Amino acid sequence: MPIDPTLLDDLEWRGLIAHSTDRDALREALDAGSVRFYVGFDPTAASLHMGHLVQVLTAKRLQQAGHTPFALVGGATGMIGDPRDSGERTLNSLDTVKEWTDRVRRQIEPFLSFEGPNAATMVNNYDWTASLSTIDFLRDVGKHFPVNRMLARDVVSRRLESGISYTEFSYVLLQSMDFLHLYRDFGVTLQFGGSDQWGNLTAGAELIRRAAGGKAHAFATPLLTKADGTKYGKTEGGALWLDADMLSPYAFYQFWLNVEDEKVGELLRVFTFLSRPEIEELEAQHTEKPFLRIGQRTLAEQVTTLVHGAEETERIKEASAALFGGGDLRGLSVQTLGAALREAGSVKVAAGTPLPSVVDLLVDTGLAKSKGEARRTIGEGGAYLNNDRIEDVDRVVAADDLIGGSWLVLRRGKKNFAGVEVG
RNA sequence: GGCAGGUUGCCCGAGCGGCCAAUGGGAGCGGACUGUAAAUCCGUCGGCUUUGCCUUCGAAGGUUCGAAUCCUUCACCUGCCA
Repeated sequence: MPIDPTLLDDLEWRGLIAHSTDRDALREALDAGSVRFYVGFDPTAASLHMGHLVQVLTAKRLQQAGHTPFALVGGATGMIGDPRDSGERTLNSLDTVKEWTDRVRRQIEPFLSFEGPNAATMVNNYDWTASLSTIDFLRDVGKHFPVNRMLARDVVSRRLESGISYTEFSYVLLQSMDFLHLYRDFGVTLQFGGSDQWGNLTAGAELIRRAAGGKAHAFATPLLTKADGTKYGKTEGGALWLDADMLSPYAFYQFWLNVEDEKVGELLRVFTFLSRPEIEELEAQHTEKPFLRIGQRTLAEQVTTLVHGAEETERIKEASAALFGGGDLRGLSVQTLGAALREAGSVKVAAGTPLPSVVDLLVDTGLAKSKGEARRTIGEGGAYLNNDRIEDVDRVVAADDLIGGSWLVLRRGKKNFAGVEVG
């Protein structure tokens, strides 16, 4: 597989390199041939989210440019926990970590190619860490880590006030050991990760230098933030999960569709494989006519296709068009409407009398968290049945509210839809 | 080890015996305006069988007709002195 010499320029143009070790050395290495690189994912939840997606896609970019991926799942590091500002983590059980590790592995696999001369390899750091003896660990790895420098690391120094366990304090040693292990056994010489990983990345490169006298490279992707500087990747429900069971593909699509104007270009560069001319053209159109939201539409379509596939994305686009079309819902076919509502999220309710109240349905569909909230929403004029605002808090569904004899369209606010299938 | 102070709803932070589900700000949610954007303005913001009831103010006890507010013990945190 030929090496693409424009890779590093492309990554830089996309804004994917927030920090890096010696840039000239990195370029030289990338130009010289297929570089074996690794990126790690700790199983901190049952699914990866938006932040991880940056890394997964970056790995894919590197592979497409001819380099050789080693995707690491942190079966061992997930048992320990990377220190974070919000405080000490709760340890997860071995069973939980194992299950999450498997799920994370399965989420990563579709993005990489496991065939050809630069086929990807999946590794699990549990394999070389679990059986390591404490004595060996302290002698072979620990000896290379001056505590005074560990204490000076940003995350650690911030945590000294609030407290940090020896367990989390030691995390960097494990991750560094991973890099060293992959360097020794597979000739891996490049690691990248999120910018919050920068300290861990450089620690690994340094361990390779100290323990093996080798030369390794690292770079970090930037932390993505919203236009107001706050953290990204949050929806009403929580993180922007990639798992369809934890966040519906419809909600995933809607997230990207609703991205702020000033972020569209940045996100197109980071999260799509569109070429530079394509993205620049989109940005030009977006700047000229932002209200058409061409950037957001393209972004949502591209990213949802990458994560959930083209077929699902088509269905979501049709559903979104139906629900946001502004036309009369009764003008849609029952099939179209039903399909749209199933994408948006729907519940089934047994037919019969009496039909449920709107308050109950708002709770059942998850549009409201409690009956109090449901009542409040109606009182605020934010609840709609079949696109008609509900005025009466005690409103109960009537038989002729049913569209096509079986569907109700419930809406909270401007864009939270849910379907109710009666039957 | 000694002295002083703190722990309040998602977050920050008032309250210091009844009028407290608890001031104010932020986040969130809804409305208006829009482009399913941003900004702005307005409203809302524990739960329920909702003119009332239930559960909340670090934990457990106690005083009192009545406690977030007083007392005791415990846990954790912060300053000052060793």
